[in-house]
Amino acid sequence: MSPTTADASSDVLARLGAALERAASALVPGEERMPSVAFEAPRNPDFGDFATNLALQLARRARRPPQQLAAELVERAFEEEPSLRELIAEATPVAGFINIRMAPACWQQLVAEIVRRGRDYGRSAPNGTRISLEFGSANPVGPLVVVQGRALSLGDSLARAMRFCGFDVTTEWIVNDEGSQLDTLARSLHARYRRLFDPSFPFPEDGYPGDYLVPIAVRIRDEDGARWVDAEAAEWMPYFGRYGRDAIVAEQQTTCARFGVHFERWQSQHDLAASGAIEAGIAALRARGFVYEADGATWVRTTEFGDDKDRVVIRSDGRPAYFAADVAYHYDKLSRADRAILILGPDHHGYVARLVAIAGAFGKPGAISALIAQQMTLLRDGQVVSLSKREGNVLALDEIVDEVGVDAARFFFLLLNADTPLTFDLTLAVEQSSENPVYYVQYGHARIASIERKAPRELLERAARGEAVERLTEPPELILARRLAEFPAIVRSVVDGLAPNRLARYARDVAADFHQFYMACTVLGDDTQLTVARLALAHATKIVLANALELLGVSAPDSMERLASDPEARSV
RNA sequence: GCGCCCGUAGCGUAGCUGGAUAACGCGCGGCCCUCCGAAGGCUGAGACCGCAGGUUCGAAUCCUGCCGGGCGCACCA
Repeated sequence: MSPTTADASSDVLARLGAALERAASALVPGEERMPSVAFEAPRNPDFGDFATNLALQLARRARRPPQQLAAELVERAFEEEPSLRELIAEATPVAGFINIRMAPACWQQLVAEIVRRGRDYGRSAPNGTRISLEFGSANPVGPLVVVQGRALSLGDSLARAMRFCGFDVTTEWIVNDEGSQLDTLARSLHARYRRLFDPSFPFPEDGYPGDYLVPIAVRIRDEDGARWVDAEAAEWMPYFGRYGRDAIVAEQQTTCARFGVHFERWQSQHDLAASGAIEAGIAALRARGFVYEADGATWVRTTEFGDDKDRVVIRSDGRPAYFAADVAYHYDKLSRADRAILILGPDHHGYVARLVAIAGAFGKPGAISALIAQQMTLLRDGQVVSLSKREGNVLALDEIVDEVGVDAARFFFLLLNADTPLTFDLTLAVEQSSENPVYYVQYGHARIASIERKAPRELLERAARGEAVERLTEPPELILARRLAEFPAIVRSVVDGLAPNRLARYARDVAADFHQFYMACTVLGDDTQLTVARLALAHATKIVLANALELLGVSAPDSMERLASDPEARSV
């Protein structure tokens, strides 16, 4: 069942719901609270636009057959609220359900409303809730890879959808620049640097393979010459670590920007630790009684909040454990946001419980939630592409974008639920790009733009005012209008369920309904009024498609020609 | 051993805050361009929703136990 409480129909449904509730309390007296009346869209269109199972729920208490009860509820509700008869075509009791079919006037008015509101259709006013959304974060030791592309797509779309729904969102990226991996980076970069002077200089066994450090090493040589060749490790280690981190973070930022993703905060873990946030976070937990000492270490009682085992924050050698950074960062996040959401890679799902527990320990249960972006498998020429970092044949996100383009990549990543492992067939995406679902949706948008280019300006203006919408009476027209009505509820469900894939599928549904309408109904015809009405419907569709694509981070082109040649040209 | 995720048509998936004939794409079989863009539309075949119990008027959906696949279980980051 898709959640189809449409904007235009919602006030109608609200009034009907209230009337049904009054009818129910009159027909089924009792102390117990009445179940609230919920409407849903039946999947079978024969059952109407909406249905409610109120009678089924009340049947037992009323000790009456649901079908009979449903019939009486309907009759009584219309007596309570006679004005509903104009906007509701039918309210029929069937098998205990009450099936409701809206009058065409309901959908016609919706089209006029969408056209008048324009790109604000579906948008909610600011609600004052602050959300911290962390995603994508990769260690600053190498280029972003495909898995991060998935997390970036998910996180960015969620951020867009949340803002559209009125949330105050801060997107954050944590730069994990503490610990041994930064040392490894420093040694790897230093080796690249030394090899510029002496090609036989050994590369560390546990160093980061791949050539991406070479240009950075060259830059250091250009700036400092041979200054670091004979330097002591204690001298060059911090320099190469910091230099490498900065250079790689800058590259990661470039990749994100190219991918259409913007972060408000790039939080260095090193800076966070230096600011005393770790001590502050632990102190807060201690004040609430969830910190204790054992075996020379300092622990947090995360088991109190559903974790498998308690976690060490300060190790017996006095250094903070990695978990301390989580405590610090989330203490910080929850001081400036009501809710913190993070999207993690598949290898981190073991951390979710302890992260969620932090919120509980801070006295804000439920304030932290985590979503796992499941793993991806890449296929090229029917072969699985190995993504092992060890072997150095990582496939950078930039390379994927080069191959298939940002639009196709993002849409592809978003089409599946985050929980579902994803197989991305690069060969298919490149060679048969015309069959990629993203083009189907974009084509719908381009088709409408094309119609509007051909339409007389005067008729477009009348359509933009929502004139003549009462001429929309054909089934394909009403089906499309009803689909457009779902948009606000779909965006809300994306936010509630942290599931941007619903938006991607919805966009496809809209495009499908439009293509069918387009085939069945000529927009630019001899009947001026009808043309105006259909232009209004087409324009409303264009608005919804543009909004949906925008929330997905995919472009909404007015013409497909340019796009078609683009990835082709680059892939050669 | 413990925990998390996944098991729905040949393939890939949606539906999972319980509802009426299980949906979409690809693939396979038929059709539709004197007509606003065929990157489109119409139509056919194809599923005992992993298995077995339970809760319910009603279960793909909730609970329990199995089976199969993936991943994680450090005073590492």
